[in-house]
Amino acid sequence: MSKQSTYQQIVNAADNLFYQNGFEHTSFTDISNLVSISRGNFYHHFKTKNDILSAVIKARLANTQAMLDEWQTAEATPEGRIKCYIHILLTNWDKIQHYGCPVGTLCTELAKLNHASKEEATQVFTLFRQWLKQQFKQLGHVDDADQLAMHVLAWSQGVATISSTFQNKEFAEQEVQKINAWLDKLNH
Amino acid sequence: MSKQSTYQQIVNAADNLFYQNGFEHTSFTDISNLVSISRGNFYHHFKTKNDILSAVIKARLANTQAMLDEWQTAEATPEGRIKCYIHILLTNWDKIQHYGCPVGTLCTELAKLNHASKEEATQVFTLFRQWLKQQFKQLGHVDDADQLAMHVLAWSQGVATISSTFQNKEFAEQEVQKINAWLDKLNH
DNA sequence: AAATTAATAGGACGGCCATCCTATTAATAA
DNA sequence: TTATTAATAGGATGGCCGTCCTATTAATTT
Repeated sequence: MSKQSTYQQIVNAADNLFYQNGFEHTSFTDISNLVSISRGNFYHHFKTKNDILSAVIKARLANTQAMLDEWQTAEATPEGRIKCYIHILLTNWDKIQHYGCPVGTLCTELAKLNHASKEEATQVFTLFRQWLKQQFKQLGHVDDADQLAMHVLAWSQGVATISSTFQNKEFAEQEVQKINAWLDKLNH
Repeated sequence: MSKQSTYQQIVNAADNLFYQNGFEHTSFTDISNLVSISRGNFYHHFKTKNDILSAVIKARLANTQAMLDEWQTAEATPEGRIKCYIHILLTNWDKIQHYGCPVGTLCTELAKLNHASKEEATQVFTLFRQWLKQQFKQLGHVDDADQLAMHVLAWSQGVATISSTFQNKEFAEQEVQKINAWLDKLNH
């Protein structure tokens, strides 16, 4: 693995810190400490904190799209693809347990801050929403594809928040089973 | 309506500001401006910001308990009571639309801040959880009462987050219908 | 009425933060 | 090789924040 550019290192560090400690609670000092560069050097790459946030969101959008594309080719059926989405709750459990859903928690924080980038952050949700909608359409649920996509989105949000708050992995596993059964039943 | 004590005014103002703008984003100046008292006077009532947070959480616990008690007497059946809980999503839609679920968003924020009061905040969820569990037990679901309570909790969290993020009341209404149908079916 | 306590006001302090500025070094282009 | 640009370092600035301190006024008690 070759060394990343300073720019990429900053974005990665900010990405993790925003996720783990929140956007507002993360300072320039925190990021520069993690990347081991000086605070002054920072401003050669990003003019403002909001610029970093935008870069982080753009990176998340790209990563999300890449993941969806991968699922699209790796899984033969729409059911299988939707189950990939459902399963990330357990795959990323260690992080979700501590910090919740990276998409939902950022959207919620930016909404409360009334931050200029809040719509930008929502785009990550939109990516999942449209992709899920497409899968449900392919399953023949043409009329309510979007509603079903939103349902799955809300399901994962709720389970992430509650199982994280109560530190309860068992509940997350039970809910994954439930939603998988629901999905199977949907396609009888 | 008689005038509230300064103490109560501070707690109420802090409660609203913590909900609307987040705990960290709310400053002493914000609160004292809203209550129209000086910053100095503040410290006669609360020594630290954490003390205010604790007082706000205690107030929320009391208000929640009062609401649950009211439902308990107002509604004759456990189904009716659970539907009261489900319905607050629509009752409080105007606020949820802008600021999400007051319980979930505070728990999430305090978890990211690794704040000393995060467990205290979770207690509000626990109040709902145990109350819902009791209702499901009375419906005859003795073995999985807690799991069902958690399911309803997660449902409301997810719908609040997603419908708020997408500013979509219609989706919230659809989901309320769905969960009501699920509840009816559960009791065949 | 006098003494004591509660409530309020507002300035002061030290810390952290985002941002800016300038100087120095490394890399690249001419 | 020289000129120019990119990258880095670190101090300076001004603002806000939580907290503290002291003085003044209102309320209560003796």
